[in-house]
Amino acid sequence: MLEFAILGLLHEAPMHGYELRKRLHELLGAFRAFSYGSLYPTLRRMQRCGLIVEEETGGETDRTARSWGRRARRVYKLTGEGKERFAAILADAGPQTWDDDAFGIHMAFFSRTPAEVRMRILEGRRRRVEERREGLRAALARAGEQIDRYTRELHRMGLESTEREVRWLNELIAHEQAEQRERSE
Amino acid sequence: MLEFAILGLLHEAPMHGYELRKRLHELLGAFRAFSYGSLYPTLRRMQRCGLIVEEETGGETDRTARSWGRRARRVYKLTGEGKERFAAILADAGPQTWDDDAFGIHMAFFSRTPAEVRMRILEGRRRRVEERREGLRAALARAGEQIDRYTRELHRMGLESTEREVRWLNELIAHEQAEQRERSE
DNA sequence: GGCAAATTATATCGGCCCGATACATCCGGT
DNA sequence: ACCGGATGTATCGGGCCGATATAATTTGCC
Repeated sequence: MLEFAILGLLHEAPMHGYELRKRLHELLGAFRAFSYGSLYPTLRRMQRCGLIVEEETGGETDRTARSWGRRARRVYKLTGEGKERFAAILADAGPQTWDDDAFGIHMAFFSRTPAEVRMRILEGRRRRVEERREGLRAALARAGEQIDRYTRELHRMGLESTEREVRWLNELIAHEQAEQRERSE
Repeated sequence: MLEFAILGLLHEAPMHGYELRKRLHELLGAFRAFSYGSLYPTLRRMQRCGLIVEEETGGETDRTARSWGRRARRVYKLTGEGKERFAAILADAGPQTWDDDAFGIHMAFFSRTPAEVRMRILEGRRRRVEERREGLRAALARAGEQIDRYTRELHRMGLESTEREVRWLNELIAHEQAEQRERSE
């Protein structure tokens, strides 16, 4: 997931780790916060795999101006392979795209995602959330009254959240369909 | 976290891994699903640490009846140390207890948690969620109209969820306070 | 009675990610 | 002149996941 997000952000501009993390925060709105303990090793791995390369700025393009020498910053940029990889993930709508984390990140890049892939991700996510909702409904019904008060409260809250998310997804899907109809006119 | 949950469940009765996982599902209502890839290694580790021991049933107490010999089941039960550990975690209300996963699991054991610890966990969680909420509000305000439609939709949904959770927590806290007042009368 | 499918049951492996921790620099305020 | 807070990179141990393998037992069906 982190790899995917990094790939997406580096499409905007070359960046170093610290900046990447801030943009990551903005993009994902703190609903998902990657730590440096993931970020830096991931950057390393991606470099090793040839998805990104370290930019060798002689010093003149350094955004912070006053760049004289003391620069411990590693600025990374995408390689062709990195771009391909990003496009490949964007085109994917498999089951892994509907779990909590992955879904949010995929959605953050929806404007660059093909319309029919967006649709399949949205629908897959809805199915996934509906399953969770049914599980919670069953648990609440099964346990009835004799269940622990706090556990029931927890399940009630979970059920409400899933119900809201399904409604939200329905609206998004409807919007997508409307757009599709417009396009085909 | 898994360790905590296992400790809590084994207080009810000795159990083997598979059963433990089912009870885990019931308890957490699929808002959190631990995999076998976590469960079995954790069980091992806990045994190594002396928190649980493998029950050496000669065969007669095997719940499935018809137990003649072919039993590949490892039934675990708590040790004194295990019980102490559980009590220690129950009595804790530190920052780690307010992140998403931990909070839910702690709450699932609230009926065995001291009232003032419950209170501190609830309030800590509220503070945590409020922070997230403010982050999302800021992001939405900052970006205004020029932000990507999908990202905004994601943030909007996140904001709504955090607002609801804060309201929910307020109710729970009010309920706790009412109980506290009752008790002190 | 017999066979396939689902359930019960345990286990390992590679890999992602987190929290804690450690450094070092640069800038603004006092 | 100094200090705190942001900037910036990095590692380590550990928790958890998904995929995968294996095998016995139960259940459903013909």
